[in-house]
Amino acid sequence: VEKTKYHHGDLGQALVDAAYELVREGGANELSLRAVCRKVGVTAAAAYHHFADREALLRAVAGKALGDLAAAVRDSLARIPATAHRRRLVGISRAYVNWALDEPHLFRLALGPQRRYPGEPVNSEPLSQLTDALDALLGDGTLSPDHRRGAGLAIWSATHGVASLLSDGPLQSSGGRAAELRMCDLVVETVIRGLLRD
Amino acid sequence: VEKTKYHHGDLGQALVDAAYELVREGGANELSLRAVCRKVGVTAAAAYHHFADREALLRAVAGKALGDLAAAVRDSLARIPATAHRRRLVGISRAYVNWALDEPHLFRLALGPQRRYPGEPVNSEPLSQLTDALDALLGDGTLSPDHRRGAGLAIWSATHGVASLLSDGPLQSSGGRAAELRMCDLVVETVIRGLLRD
DNA sequence: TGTACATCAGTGAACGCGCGTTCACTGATGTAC
DNA sequence: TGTACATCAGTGAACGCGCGTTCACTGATGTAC
Repeated sequence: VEKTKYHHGDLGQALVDAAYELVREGGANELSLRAVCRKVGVTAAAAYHHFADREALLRAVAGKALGDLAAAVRDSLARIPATAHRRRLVGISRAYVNWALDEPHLFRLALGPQRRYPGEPVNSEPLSQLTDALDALLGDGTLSPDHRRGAGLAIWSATHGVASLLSDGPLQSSGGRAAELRMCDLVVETVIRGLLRD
Repeated sequence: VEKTKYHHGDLGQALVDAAYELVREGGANELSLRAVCRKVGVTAAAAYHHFADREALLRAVAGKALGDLAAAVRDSLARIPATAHRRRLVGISRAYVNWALDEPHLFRLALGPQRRYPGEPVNSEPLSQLTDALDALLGDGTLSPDHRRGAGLAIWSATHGVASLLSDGPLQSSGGRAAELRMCDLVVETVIRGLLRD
């Protein structure tokens, strides 16, 4: 993108990117529209050609953040054999927790208090990744059909719980990444054990 | 407390109470020192005789909120026979989730991003309630000692996860309280099953 | 291909706002004699 | 019991600030003829 242009080219995207970076560093609460525009090198009023207000920009950033979490999970799955169903399940949790620990502010924005409209397009990729992995476990007979129904929620809850407690919450900075991932494993293994065929 | 007094009596406590109520209604982000003082009927500057700054007041409110969660759990336990170990465990989760759903803003303040000093007095009552319940399960031979170590974290994570996802998060307003509590049960039952399994 | 003109995406100045915090002050309280 | 005085917990005014948003504007872009 050329610097000398009066018209920016894709200011909307540039604002989202800058805002994303600022949220990453300081959290959504500290995010000001003016700071974002300053960072992009543009007048504050210019933002209003692309977003209705500050909230709308924040919504866009939240969407991007959620997409990035999904991508992190996807990348991690790509490195685990498609047949290793159980390892894939654990891999999802680990990637989720890892991302939450790497990017606590983005994590809060994406999965904390929701800022969606009534008319809400939810990015359901994280959940569908889980769903697929569980269906695989079901398919090979490891997972009891009785437990399939609530399995997604159980694993998601447990994973989200460790992630929150460790990244931001009362268990913050609990002994380094290795220890944290061990906690993650421990929790998700317990849940999986509870889902297996008896 | 008399209204006509120049000196308030216990302004510190009154500020915490007012702030608590305002957070309850609007969340910690919207909380302003000035609004708290207005509510109490006192000049903004007066607050500085009791709290170093806005953050210090918020810390006090967070402490009170955490205490209230612990009390809710305690009350719920009081209504479940001391010998019904497993029901007591489920009861803890339900009370936790119920409180999170009743008071999403207070829940976020107490268990979301921590605002403690380096020199940190953590209220550990929620965790110790869990610990006691698990020890009971261990004592009567239901829970395998192998699983005792990670059991607290597993249940706390799962419980905290459902609570967050439902109260504030992407699963917000998922079909009414009864359905939400069923989800809670489902999740925690899965974890318990995983803890009991050999 | 060249020109007129509508549209679009910026500018820059201004608005009003409520906020956190500070300061010198004063009224009330309680203690020592 | 009464009074002097230090201490404490308020007041009220002021500070500087950055913010979100609006407005009339203007420079650049692209399309119709």
